[in-house]
This record gives sequence, C-alpha cells and structure tokens, in this order.
Amino acid sequence: MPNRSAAVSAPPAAVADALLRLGRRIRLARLRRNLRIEDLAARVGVSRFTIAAIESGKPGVSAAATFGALWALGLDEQAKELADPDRDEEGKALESVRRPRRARRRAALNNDF
Amino acid sequence: MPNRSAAVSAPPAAVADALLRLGRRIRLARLRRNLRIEDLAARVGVSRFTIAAIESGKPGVSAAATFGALWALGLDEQAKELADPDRDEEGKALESVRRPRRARRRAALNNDF
DNA sequence: TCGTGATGTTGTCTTTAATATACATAAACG
DNA sequence: CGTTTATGTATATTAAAGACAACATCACGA
Repeated sequence: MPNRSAAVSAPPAAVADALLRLGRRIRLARLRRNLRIEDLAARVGVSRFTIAAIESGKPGVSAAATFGALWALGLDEQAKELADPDRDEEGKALESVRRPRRARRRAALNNDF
Repeated sequence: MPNRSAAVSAPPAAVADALLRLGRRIRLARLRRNLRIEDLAARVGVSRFTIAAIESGKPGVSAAATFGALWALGLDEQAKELADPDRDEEGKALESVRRPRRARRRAALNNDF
C-alpha cells in the first residue's frame, strides 16, 4: 500500500510470521489439490504474480486476494470465525455495560488546581 | 491493489461478506477496549483512514494492515491457525502419496488415435 | 536422462492504496 | 443542553500493488 506505512514496509514480527505461515499453508493446500499457481489465480481472479506474492508471505497483498485464495481452496470456514466476538474473552471482560458507538478518551481532566 | 483485479474490484460475495464481517468484528473489539480508531492505527502503524477502511470491509486494504489490526487487538491466535494443514481434510484426501513441489497438468495425452 | 512446463526473476507501466489536510457530522459526557 | 471530540467525507498527492512480457531455472514425468 502506497505512501509508506510502517505496518506494511516493516510489519511486527508476529504479523510477518503469520503471513509467512499462511502463505506456506496456502501453497501446500494448492499443491495437495494439484493446482498450478495459474489455476488458483484464475479462480481467485488475480494474476499468477499475486498468488506467488501471497504464497511467499508478502505483506502488501490485498486482503481480498488473500481471503479469495482461502475461499478458492475451500479453506474459508475458519476465516469466517476470525475475531469472533463470542470468543473474545478479553474484550468481553473489558466491555462496559453500555456499548458506546465511539470510543472516548478519559475525561479531559481540565479541572483547576 | 492497483491495476484492477477482479478479486479486488468485485470480490466474490463470499469474500466480500467475510471482509465485511471481519471489519465489523474488529470495530466491536476496538470499542470494547475503548480505543479510538486513531489509537488502534498508532498500534498497527497505519493512518486512521486505513483502520476505517478495514472496519468498513474495503477489499483493497493490505493483508499486513488487516492482520496487524488483529494482532494489535490481541486477536491473532485464531489467525495463526488459518488454513491449518492438519484440518484440511479435503486436502489430505486429495493429496497423493508423494508431495510434489510443483503441480502438473494431467499428461499431455498426445497419443495417436 | 531429457524435454516439457511450472515457477522464479527482472523490469516497465498503470492504477490506486494509503497518507495528509480540512471540514462536516454526530455521539459522549459533564 | 452544550461542549468536546471521535468519526465520516472530500480532495490532492505519492509510492507501491498488480498486471504483463520475457527470460532463466529447475522439477517432474515419460
């Protein structure tokens, strides 16, 4: 994504690792199905270079291409459960009773003194 | 992802839905933690507009930004298990005994007749 | 082993993702 | 309420994502 963002040009190690692992797994799933990069690319609707980028874990590929690859391989079930609110124990614990539509910084504390 | 690719400009419904759902969930997780878009953006290393794009399910956002948001919210555990080869029953079933490093189209079938 | 074909690599070009700024809107909270 | 401020929207800018072509490499199967 243009105009250098730290998240893409130098992602946190955890993110870079996740993308690398996901790429290797997509490649494995593709080979298991005996699909060429080009075959998968056609199913997803991108060029073979984009699939190659996904499989090598490049940070810049679009989310649509990445999830599209999972979908084209029939691996999108788990993707649907990503960030499931019911499983977000930390989030549930932190959640206040009311669920605001906007976050708010703690009060400005503009009191005198 | 520049240069219009069908996968991004008009993703399959299943992919578009997945991105929309993921975006809504990221927003919910952020609000539960009482973070502003800007706060999350700072953690991820992108601008607030990119987080807004993720939360609205835009297909073009980079995978690094998307996974970075999950990571910054502490929701990356499930992401690590995406496309787990051990759970890919279809893939395991299709897999040949040998695991080739390249897919190959079925024999050219150039036999006479 | 040999030829075919899948994948890697390099380079160019086009399109657009991501940024930044400014302003509008509307939700929180006192 | 009324003020504060988070978020939405619009525009302009810029750097990179993605496509395409050509060639190199090397794995696979006959």
